[in-house]
Amino acid sequence: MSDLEPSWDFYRTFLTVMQEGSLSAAARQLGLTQPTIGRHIDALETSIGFQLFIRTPQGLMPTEAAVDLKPHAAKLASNAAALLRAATGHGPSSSVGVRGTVRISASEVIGIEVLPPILAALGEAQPDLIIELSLSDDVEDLLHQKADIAVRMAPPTQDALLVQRIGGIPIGLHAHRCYLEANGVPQSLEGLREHRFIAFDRENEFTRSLRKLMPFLNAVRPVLKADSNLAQLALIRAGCGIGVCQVEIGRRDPDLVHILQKELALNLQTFLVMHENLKTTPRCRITFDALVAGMSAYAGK
Amino acid sequence: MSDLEPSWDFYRTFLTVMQEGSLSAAARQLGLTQPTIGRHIDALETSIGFQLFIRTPQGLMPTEAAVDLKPHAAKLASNAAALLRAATGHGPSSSVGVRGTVRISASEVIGIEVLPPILAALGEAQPDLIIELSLSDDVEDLLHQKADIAVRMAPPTQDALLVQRIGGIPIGLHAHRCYLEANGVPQSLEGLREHRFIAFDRENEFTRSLRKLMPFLNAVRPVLKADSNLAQLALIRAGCGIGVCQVEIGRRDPDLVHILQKELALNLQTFLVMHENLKTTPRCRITFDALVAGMSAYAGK
DNA sequence: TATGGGCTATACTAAAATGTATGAGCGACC
DNA sequence: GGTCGCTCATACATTTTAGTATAGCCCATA
Repeated sequence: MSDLEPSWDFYRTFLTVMQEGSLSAAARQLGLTQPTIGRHIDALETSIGFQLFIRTPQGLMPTEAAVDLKPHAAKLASNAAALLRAATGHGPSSSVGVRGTVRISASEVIGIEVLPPILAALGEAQPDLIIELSLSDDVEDLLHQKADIAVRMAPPTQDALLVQRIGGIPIGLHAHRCYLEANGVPQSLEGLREHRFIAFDRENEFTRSLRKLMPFLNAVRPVLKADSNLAQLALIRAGCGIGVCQVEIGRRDPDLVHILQKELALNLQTFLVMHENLKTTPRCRITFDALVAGMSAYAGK
Repeated sequence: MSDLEPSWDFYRTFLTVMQEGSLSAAARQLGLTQPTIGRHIDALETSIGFQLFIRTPQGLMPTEAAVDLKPHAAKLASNAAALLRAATGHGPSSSVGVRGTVRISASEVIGIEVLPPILAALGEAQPDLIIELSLSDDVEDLLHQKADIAVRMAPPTQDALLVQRIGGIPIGLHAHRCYLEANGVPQSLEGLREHRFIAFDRENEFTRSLRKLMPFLNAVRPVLKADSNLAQLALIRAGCGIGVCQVEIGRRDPDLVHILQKELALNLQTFLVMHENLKTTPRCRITFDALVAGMSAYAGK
């Protein structure tokens, strides 16, 4: 093993190869060429003294060691991205407000149905502010600095985080007007059994708590399953059946009908979370405050 | 600003320049040359679009932006080191036991007076295990993965950490035999005022809790101050006066006398801490267990 | 069986990064 | 005042690295 520390760029190459699965794909991703990527991996393997990939004509197969090292490399990538994001806040400003990039993590539904108007107003007030939206349900975004601010539906467990409780976002059963005209409006929860129900594909924390609150759901035979809340919403809008979505989203769409309002009324607890380190960073603070205000107004309706 | 991501090596160069204070010093540190370092900084500045350093003939003066970016770069360096440490565990093994590098953070006194015999026995049993000792009182070592295992004198507040309480290490007042022969043995805490007392240079959490427990210490006029516990110990051993050290260390040295045993008996609470992620890593687990056993035996005496 | 598209590995060439040598400025010290 | 130490900046030669082109392998598909 060489005693020289390998180039940090090799770690980036290694991570990309792990993500893409082949030297050629990694080369495309990084804007380099396949021989270069191959040389980087060769150099890294020589440097650390053991093999990272088994070469096959179909691509590369990572060794056990490579799998172990991947999370470290991923953390490096997060750090590098965070550094670059922080750097965008220091350039020469073209106006009076804050500048720089803030990365927000949120669920798909929140990011697509709720945040856009809030972010539009924020962008109006802060023209030099760049917002990155990362839509996924990953919980560990903030820990690894994959995002600066996160919208969460569960209280965060980690400390050293600045947490602002937004309040409950009401959710309920919805269906398209046309669907109800064709299939009738259920008058009770038991009546749902006669309908096409849109449910979750995979179980997660949310669905489990939902089942605990509404045991009758176990009896409902779901005829449509979708993993993404966004897809569920699209299915509801397309008149495929009855499903669960945020009440406020239903109100905005004149074709959606909120059914069994009294029988099923739930609140989705919502939190805004930010690294404590960032609370003194103007662009993050301003974005955080704008999100608190916007989300609170949304939840209060 | 260029839209290409800068080389990660530039971040390493940037950090080294921040730490060393000049291009030339950073070049020596990294085994490169001063023009290369200068070009790296130039390229990084071009890439992010603003200046990081103001060049002066005495060296470089970091801009505010550079100060902001430094912690990000430091985190990058910690994680790169952690990756490299993890990599050492995968090479071809020359024997049956575990292999790889484990980095231990501890205070100077613990690291020099207590750990060596424990680590010697561990090294005997695990010849391929490489131990790195990082001796300082920094608290945030584990958070940034600057170490794998830490010996702490205060209960850690962060979660996601595996904590093992060791018990109290007794500490007490000590002096060299010769000093006591020349200056007499104090018969009470008040009598300490007549003696040369070795105290802490700067206040920290430990000294504050010490003062709270023993208010009379405020009245004692310290004639010798040292920031490092290790230096204090050396002063005690050299017969400079009376100071505080671990009872077990005093017992091992036939020339040290433990005075006012009944009047002053304190226990230093001790904890072993490790990242939860590492508990399944054999080399870390084995080292952790060896430290728990060794430290418990030490504290139990 | 033939063919197209995916992959890696290898020569060879072009570009980019590094090292060397040197100049110039500032401060400490004799 | 001169000299030595340190610093950064610049011009030039060299080495290193990346890109290009090509060959060989495997698999899917017509």
